[in-house]
Amino acid sequence: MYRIGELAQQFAINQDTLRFYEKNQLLVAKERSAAGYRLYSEQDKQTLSFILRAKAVGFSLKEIAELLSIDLDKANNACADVKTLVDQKRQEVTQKILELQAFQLSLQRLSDACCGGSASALHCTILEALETGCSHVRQENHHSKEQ
Amino acid sequence: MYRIGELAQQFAINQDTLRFYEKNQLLVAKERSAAGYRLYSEQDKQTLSFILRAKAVGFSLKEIAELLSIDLDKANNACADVKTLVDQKRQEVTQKILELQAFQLSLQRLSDACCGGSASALHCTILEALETGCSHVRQENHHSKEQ
DNA sequence: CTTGACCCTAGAGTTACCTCCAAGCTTTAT
DNA sequence: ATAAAGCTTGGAGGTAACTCTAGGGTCAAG
Repeated sequence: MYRIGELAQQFAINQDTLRFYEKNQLLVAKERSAAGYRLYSEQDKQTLSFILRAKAVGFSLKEIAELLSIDLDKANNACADVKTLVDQKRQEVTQKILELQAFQLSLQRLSDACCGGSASALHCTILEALETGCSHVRQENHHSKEQ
Repeated sequence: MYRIGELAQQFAINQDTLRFYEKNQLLVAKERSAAGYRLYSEQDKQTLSFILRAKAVGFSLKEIAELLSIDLDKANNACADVKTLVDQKRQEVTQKILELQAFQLSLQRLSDACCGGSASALHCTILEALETGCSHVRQENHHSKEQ
């Protein structure tokens, strides 16, 4: 069992962030000490790890909550529903990876083209590299996700 | 030359977003019509495409502005500086891709393990899949980037 | 020559995600 | 037994990235 300060430190985040996550039902400490201190289990630690990883790869807290809710009321979710939701997220992730790889390639190209010396960057523009190199990246899907 | 409405429509974004980008020096229309209407060139369109792509893969507007500024005052940037900045971004992107791939694997595992039928999801929890499958994902670096 | 679609600016409002503050208990070390 | 460090709550404040509103010009069609 970890107290809020310990857990926050382990993940290098703010205690307030953990309280915020609790308020928003992302990570609720199931136990409290006699004095009312939050007590986090190993399971909570895993959940937090998941939340932070999902956040790092661009999911909103709302989406993460949705994924976590599968676990919370698992008995009420039909397996097919779960699979559908997960597969949908999986496709989003695949898409993100493709976009990142295209972006990666652009930056690579730019870096390669760059002299790396101390001369002026006249021929080192991001846009030049991107214009020529990345026209194969589809132009739809520019409305980044939801909103 | 495109007017603001045309460009916004082409990229499925809000006109206000374009004005916002201008106010924040991300995309400034170089020309204006006699009446003061913003006129965007093909070059501007490329830039917008870049902005949206970079945003989609998780860069903040501030970071994007930094990358774009290389182009804007290119004569004042030493090539080495450019290369350093770009290579740094490239590493961030590589890191993001690795994280996404780990996440992807977790979801894949979850999907595979899921029966896909109409039974209850008792054995279909995200966390179960993640707990067992992804302990190899490093636990530092959970402080998502800057702030 | 007016109607409706389009554009302008300045500034206020919104959402997501924290982050901080005040006032007050609890626990631990001296 | 008292000070420091840690925890509690409720609520305010902050930043990023939009998004909307008000009040007003512009332009093409009928």
